[in-house]
Order: sequence, then C-alpha cells, then structure tokens
Amino acid sequence: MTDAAADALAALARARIVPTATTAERTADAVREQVVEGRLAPGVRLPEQAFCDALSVSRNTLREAFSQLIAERILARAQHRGVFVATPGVADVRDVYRARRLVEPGAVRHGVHAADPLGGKALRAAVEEGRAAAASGDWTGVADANQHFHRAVVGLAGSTRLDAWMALLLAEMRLIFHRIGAVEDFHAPYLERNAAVADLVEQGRLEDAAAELDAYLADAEARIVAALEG
Amino acid sequence: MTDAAADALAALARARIVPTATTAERTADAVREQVVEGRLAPGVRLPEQAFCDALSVSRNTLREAFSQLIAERILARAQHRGVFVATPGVADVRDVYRARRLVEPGAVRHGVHAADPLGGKALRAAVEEGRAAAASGDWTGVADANQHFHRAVVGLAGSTRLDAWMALLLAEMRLIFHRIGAVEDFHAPYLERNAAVADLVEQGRLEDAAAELDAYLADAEARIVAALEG
DNA sequence: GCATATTTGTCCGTATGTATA
DNA sequence: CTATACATACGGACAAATATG
Repeated sequence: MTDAAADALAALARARIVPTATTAERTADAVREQVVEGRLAPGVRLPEQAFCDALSVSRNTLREAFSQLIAERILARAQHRGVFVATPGVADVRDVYRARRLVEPGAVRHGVHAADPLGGKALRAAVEEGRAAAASGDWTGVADANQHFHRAVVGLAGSTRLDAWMALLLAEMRLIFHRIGAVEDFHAPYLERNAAVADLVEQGRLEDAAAELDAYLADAEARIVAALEG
Repeated sequence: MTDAAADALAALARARIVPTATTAERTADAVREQVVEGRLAPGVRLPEQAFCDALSVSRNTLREAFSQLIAERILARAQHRGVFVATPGVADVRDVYRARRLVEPGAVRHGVHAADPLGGKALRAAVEEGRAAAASGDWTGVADANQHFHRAVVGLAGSTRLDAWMALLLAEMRLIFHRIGAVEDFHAPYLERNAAVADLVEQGRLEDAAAELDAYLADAEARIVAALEG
C-alpha cells in the first residue's frame, strides 16, 4: 500500500469515528429543526433538564447548543428565567425586511453570478420545485421552495458569508410564519412572482428583476405586518 | 414612598447586581478585545486551562465564550487540537468584500436614512474623528475611525440585524489588517475618500456616493489581496 | 515506531442566587 | 413570606485524540 493510500485510510477512519461534528452542534441542529418545523412554537419555554433528558446530552452541551441558537435569534434568553423560542414582533419583521430589501435586489442587480446562466438555473430550479409542490397540494413544500428561491437569489452575490447570514434571516422568517399561522394561500401568490423574477433574470433584464423583487418584498412585508397586528 | 418609586428602586438594585450580562459573555468580550486589538495574533493557539486561569472562569464557561467567538469567525476550532485565532486568507478577503460591495453602496443608494440629514451627520462625525486622529499621528485611531465610518454607512440602511452582521465583518477585517501588519499609511488614503463619500451623501448625490464607495472598496480589496499574496 | 504526557470533548454533582407559586 | 423550581457557574472526573520524547 502506498503512503498516500495509508494516509487516506487513516483520514477516513478518523472521519468515521467523528461522523457529524460535535455533540453540541448536532444538538443545536436537532433543536433548530424542531423550531423551524413549527413543532416548538414561538414563546415556548425550553427547560434545560427536560431537554437534556430528551436529547441524552449533558447540561453543558445543551447550554452550548442553546447559546448558538440564541446568537441565531431562533431562541431568546431571559435572565435567570430560562430559554424560550423567540417571538419576533412587528419591529423584527420591519428590521428583517429592511435588510432583505437591500440585499436581495442588490444581489440581482450587481451579483457576480446574476448575469451568468448558472445563476439563473438555481432560481429556475426553485420555481419549478414550488410549482411541483403546489400541484400536489404540499403547502409546506411550497414554503420550502420559496425559501430556496430567496436563498438562490442571495447566492447570486457569490459570498458564503452573505449566504450564511441570509440563512439566519430566513430561519427567523419561518418563526414569523408560524406565529401568524401562515399556510396554504399565504405563499401561493409568490409562486408566480418568483417565476417572473427568474424570467427577467434569465433574459438579462436585471434592473427590472430587481425592481420586481423589491416591490414583491415590500408587499410581503405589508401583508405580514397586517397579519401580526390584525 | 410611592409604589412606583419602590418598584424603580427594586429594579435599580437588580440592575446593579447584574451589571454586565453573563460571565460567558463578559469572557467572550474580553477575549474578542484581545484579538481585535492585535494582542492575540492570527494562528495563535488558545489553551483552555491557561485561559481559565488567566480569566478566573471555569472551563465550561470559557468553552461557551469560545463557541460564541467561533460563530463570529474570530476564533476557529480544530477537532481535538484546540482553539486558534482565525487566520483569514485571500478567499476570505474576497468573500467579505463581495458582501461589503453589495451592502455598503446599497445602503447609500437605498438606505432609509440615506436622504435624511441625520444619516449624513454620522458619516461626517466619523470623517472628523479620522482627521483628528491623523493630525495627532494616532494611526490606530485612524483605523478605528475608518471602521466607524463604514459602520455609519451600513447604519443608513436602518436595520439592527444588518448593523450587527457588519460588525462581525469589520471585526474580521481587523484580523486581516493585523495579518498584513497594516499600519499608518494603509488607512491614510481612505480618509479623504471617506470625506468624498460623506460630501456626496450630504449633497443628496446618493448615486455618485455609492459609485465612489464601490470603487473605493474595490481598490481596498485589491490592495489587501496584494499584501497577503506578496 | 512506540510509550507517555498533555489536552480536548463530554459528563456529573453541587452550591448559589433568582423568579415564581 | 415561605417554599419550590430552575438557571447560573464552578470543580472534578473520564475516555478519546493528539502531541511529545
């Protein structure tokens, strides 16, 4: 056996022993999934002991996971009172949309991948995913596809840091949707607006695409604020 | 004493007892300061026991602080080998600048505070701070003022989430500056370019200001990449 | 190449202070 | 007001992995 092969085997062995990062990360992933899937509703308290038992991890590990999720604004900590699922309000929605309305149309207008065909492909794929989900009445699938679309939009900018940050904003959006009980028809209108944006990008009409996207985000913000206040 | 006064006193007492968040947060702040001030250089290892002793905190608390700083990309963890000060490379610089060149000119162009006089004031203040520092030969002061300028630029967007994210990017930039040993003349040229952007914003010529800022960021990126590769 | 020492990752028990019933 | 429950923080322990001689 060559040295290189031996090294590769050794590396593989190490990788197998540590299949998925640290326990704290896996714990954070598990809790985050419960939250964004809506099984843990906004405002619900997360007692340490109960979660330690349920997830079979120690308090130290759980607290490390909680800290990460708090940094992501998915959870919130009340001093000496515990950790809760975040309850984003109207101010949070406005804040998130100010950021989104700056970043998303900007990525379409000036993104390094906005003009190249591959960028358009990612948008198109998300649009088709949404249409397929709608056709089979899978409304959570529509919501997922909608998130993938916006992820693809930001991806046009070509910055992994921006992608990661937008993932946090989109996770927060899912919390908001759960708060207002958004289902079915809430995401449906955006299917065709997504398609319109994708079309314009594919045609190279980036300025028009950005304008359409901005108007669309403004509309979505208004509807969400109305739903929260109503 | 009125009930309201009693409540206020009680609240004050509680506030005094908990002056600054949790121990883990204060620990993270202390380590972060050491890093961004350059006293802990990129690549340096941070042994847990040594830092526990130095900061008088337990390993659990220190690890919680480390986790937060790792999420901020200020530190990096190597599995079973320890925690190190992050060492951002050329790819990181390009990634950060792709994000900055999207967000910063965007904030100038479309920020909700870009047109109002208060927004311009914040830019002007950072420019004056930089000039004062330069006049007294305080080059770290010039670097600080430069950061404040870009913080003010992003502030035009009016999103606290965007502000917080940009603070992370700017902290990473300080790491990069320390890597290339940037001092004195590195930040000096940007003093007048900051002033030019501030002038244009104050005159309401937002499009020109954004274009100037974009060109300026592109130039800075090129100089940093050259310094890293050279 | 091997044995040893060091350090990390994880867990447990406990003491203290805070909030709530 | 007391009592209970719980978050915060600490210290010790052990196995696994790495670094060192």
